Amino acid sequence: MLPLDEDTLDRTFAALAHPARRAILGRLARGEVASVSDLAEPFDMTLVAVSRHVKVLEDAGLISRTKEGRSRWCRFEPDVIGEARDWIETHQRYWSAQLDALANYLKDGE
Amino acid sequence: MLPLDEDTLDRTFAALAHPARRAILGRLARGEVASVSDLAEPFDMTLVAVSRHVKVLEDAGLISRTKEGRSRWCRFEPDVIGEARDWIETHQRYWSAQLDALANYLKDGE
DNA sequence: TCGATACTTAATATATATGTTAAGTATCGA
DNA sequence: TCGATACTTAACATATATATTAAGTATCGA
Repeated sequence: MLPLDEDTLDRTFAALAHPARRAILGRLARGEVASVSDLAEPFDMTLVAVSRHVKVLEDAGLISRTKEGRSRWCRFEPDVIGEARDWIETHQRYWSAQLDALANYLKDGE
Repeated sequence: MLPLDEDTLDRTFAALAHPARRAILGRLARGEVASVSDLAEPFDMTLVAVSRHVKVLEDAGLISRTKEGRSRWCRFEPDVIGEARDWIETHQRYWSAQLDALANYLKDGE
């Protein structure tokens, strides 16, 4: 499993906390490789604003960008979101284990 | 599956973006039912600050509180974090499907 | 080379987040 | 009833987030 360091989790969850960034990530997760302008098109927001949302996603490691001519092609990077999912799953497992322990306790108490 | 409305996801991911809140949630996910003072104890932070972190978690629906005498007992609520996990899993699945489609395309092109 | 394109960076405004201390409320226990 | 306990709310300071417009940089295409 990946390191799951706190700063990465901070940046990842913070990046996922904005609906525009989730929408952008959603497009890229479908396999699309899109320029910043492409990504900006559906939004009622300036290109500058979208460009910064894209940078937040990139800084979190959720996407990568490659410059080609005037365009920056953005693509989904699957590793980091897996870390966020791992964090959640781990804690859901703690919770399940606790429920199981409680069930056993109640059963033994019969 | 639950509704997955945008505002809930905003609040949930934002709540998970702070290390103190993840630590608090982690404790509660292990089955502990703790007062605000209990939760504040390990932190180098005032009780007021912790009290507000707890409120952020409660407003997101990640935990619940019941008042009993002077104490507020906090407990983990497992539903909302499942919504966050669902969002991530759905997008990971889109990505996997895209990879599969690419593999098929390459195979057919042989 | 020169104007259009696809951005990023700078400057700015405003809102939200995160912390503090001080003060308020409700409950307990003597 | 009165002081201690377990908070929350208010007031405040500061940092970060999110948006804007204006200006800068790099590249393309005629």
